[in-house]
Amino acid sequence: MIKITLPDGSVKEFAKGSTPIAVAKSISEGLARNVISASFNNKIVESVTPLHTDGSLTLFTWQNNEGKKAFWHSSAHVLAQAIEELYPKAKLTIGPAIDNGFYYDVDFGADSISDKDFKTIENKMLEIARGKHDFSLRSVSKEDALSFYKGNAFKTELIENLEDGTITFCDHSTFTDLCRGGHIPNTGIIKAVKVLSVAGAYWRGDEKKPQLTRVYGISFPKQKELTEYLELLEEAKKRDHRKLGKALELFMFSQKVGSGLPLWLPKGTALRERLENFLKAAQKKAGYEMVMTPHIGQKELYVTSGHYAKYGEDSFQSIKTPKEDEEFLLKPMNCPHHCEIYNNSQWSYKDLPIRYAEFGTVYRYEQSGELHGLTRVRGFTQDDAHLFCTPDQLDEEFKNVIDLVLYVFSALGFENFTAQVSLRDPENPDKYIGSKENWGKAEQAIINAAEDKGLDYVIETGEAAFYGPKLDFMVKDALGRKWQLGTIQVDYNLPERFNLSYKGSDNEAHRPVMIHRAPFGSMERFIAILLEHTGGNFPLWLTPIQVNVLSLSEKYEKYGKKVLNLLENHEIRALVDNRNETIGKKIREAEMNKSPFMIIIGENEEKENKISVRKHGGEDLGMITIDAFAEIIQAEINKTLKQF
RNA sequence: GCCGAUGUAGCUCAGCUGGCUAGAGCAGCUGAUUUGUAAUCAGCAGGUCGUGGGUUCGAGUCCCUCCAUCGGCUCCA
Repeated sequence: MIKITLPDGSVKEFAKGSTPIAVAKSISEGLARNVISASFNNKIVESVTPLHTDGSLTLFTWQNNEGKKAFWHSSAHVLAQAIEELYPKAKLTIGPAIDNGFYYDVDFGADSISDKDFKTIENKMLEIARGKHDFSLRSVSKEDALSFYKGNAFKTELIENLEDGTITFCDHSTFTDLCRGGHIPNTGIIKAVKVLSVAGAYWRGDEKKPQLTRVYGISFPKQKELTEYLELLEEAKKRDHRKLGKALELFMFSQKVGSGLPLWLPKGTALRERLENFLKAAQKKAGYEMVMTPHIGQKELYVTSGHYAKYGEDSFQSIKTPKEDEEFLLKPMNCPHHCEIYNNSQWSYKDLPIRYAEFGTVYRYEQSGELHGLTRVRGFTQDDAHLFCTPDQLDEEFKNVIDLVLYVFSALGFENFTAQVSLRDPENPDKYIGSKENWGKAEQAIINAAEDKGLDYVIETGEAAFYGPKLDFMVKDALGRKWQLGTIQVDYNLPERFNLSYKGSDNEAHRPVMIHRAPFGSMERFIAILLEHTGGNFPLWLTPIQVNVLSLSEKYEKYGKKVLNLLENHEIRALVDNRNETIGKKIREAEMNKSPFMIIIGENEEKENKISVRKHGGEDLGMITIDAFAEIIQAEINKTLKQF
């Protein structure tokens, strides 16, 4: 018998081999139905063994993450069995649970699979699941493990890297997989499965290693949950910025202009300018000065900065001139240009910090497969700035930049961002330039600032830029993909390469430290993510058209013009819809265009010199005066837009 | 760049296993209607079926090339 501390605190004895569900049943019949897995002392297990004597039990239900992981990890095993049975020549590699579902990387050899095969795989998986096969973990020796996987170079490589004595296999039905464990009790709990997509994926994430076929899937304990999940995906797709951008006439792409080169339409341009002006105002208060630099620079400039050697000629767009040995590159980043501006004057420590800001458009030749709507393009505008300061000023400057980024995010309603401290990868020192000492200083400065500002941050090693560590502000898109928006980077390297200096109080020349920063990241990506977060319902201060004035019939054209004039006097952006259409149709169109406010004018309004106001979504504010309406608008704007 | 999928009217889509003049809704144009909170009615016009080649008596449909887009991988200054 084994003593177990139950989640309610009571201690009970159970027979060896009892399943978590049996244990749960002893607490409550109702609870047991929700249990899909359990852990003892934080280790997920399939059944109670003597190891768990006096252990405390945590029950995993579908509602918590550990439960989902166990469920999807187990589903990956079922997927692997289905693939093995349907494609006997396929070699299995790895198959973990992910945030939404699971995948298995398979080497199909000469075979290939496509979405036409999904149904067959799903049916096979369900057939296996219905067998209610128990998952059970067993230890195997390294020798036995290697002989089991003879002919499978991938599994062999994995096993070679494991210590003898720590290797476990997981069995269910006739299927066995190399596995660390963490499963649901049996396959029968899996009631609904969907194979979502296939993709190429390199073995161990290395482009030079063989490419495998990654099969993505998701599964649920109930069919209804699968249906709901798929509906949720459909809903998310409606918020896709590419779709909304087209519908709201913000931007477009043209095959003739070229891929990855967005064209901004009038409404999108107006929105973008408003964003730029918003940031310019805040930056002015924070002591920034605007500069402008050309769209090209001599190749030598980027050789000096180190970017050319780092990224290679394929990443740049070159411009040849009639002069034989002259070559320009389309500007891939603004920093070298700003360094040259800094070098134009001589500086005293009393002048620093110097802060140069520019909405600088840059061009990078991204690989074709990496292009993605507005979030990954070949020509984009950074809300860039470079701060040159003394080493003593670094901490404070860095913190000030954090304040600016947080201000920008709050004015635009981004609450669900993650701060990510990106440090160098200690195992690959060759990837970075600059001295070890400076890297250490820079990394510490970033962590200090993040701590000081009370940011909830995560540390990612190996994610730093090649010239310095950074603090990135990551936001997810509609489908849960993470994108970097704001970024703040410390750089000791460029000041060195461009020989930047200032005169210190000791009358000696000193090297300034440089901060690169972009609160939006890029205008393109920021607007894309903002579109997906708001579903096109932008904050009122930002939205292109704040009010649509809808006339009941063409008879009210004159009054419509008068209303429009008064609104414009209040600096409200409005337009009049005076077409010969029904009011129902005009409202419908304004709703679909995400108009925040609709004003309806007809006989009654004209007589009383008032307007009827309808909010986006249907709320009726009744008949009011234009002055009263202007106050409502202003109050709404003040809710999100604060002064920096 | 790699793996898989897709490309038909301005937009969203139909067109089954190759077979008469390629369809629909919305948008557009013309006319009627002059409207009270999410689509008024009627008529008209609009397409070298992404590009180039091939197979076939015949290709939107089958095969190949290229281009673009989508989902991933790699990359992301």
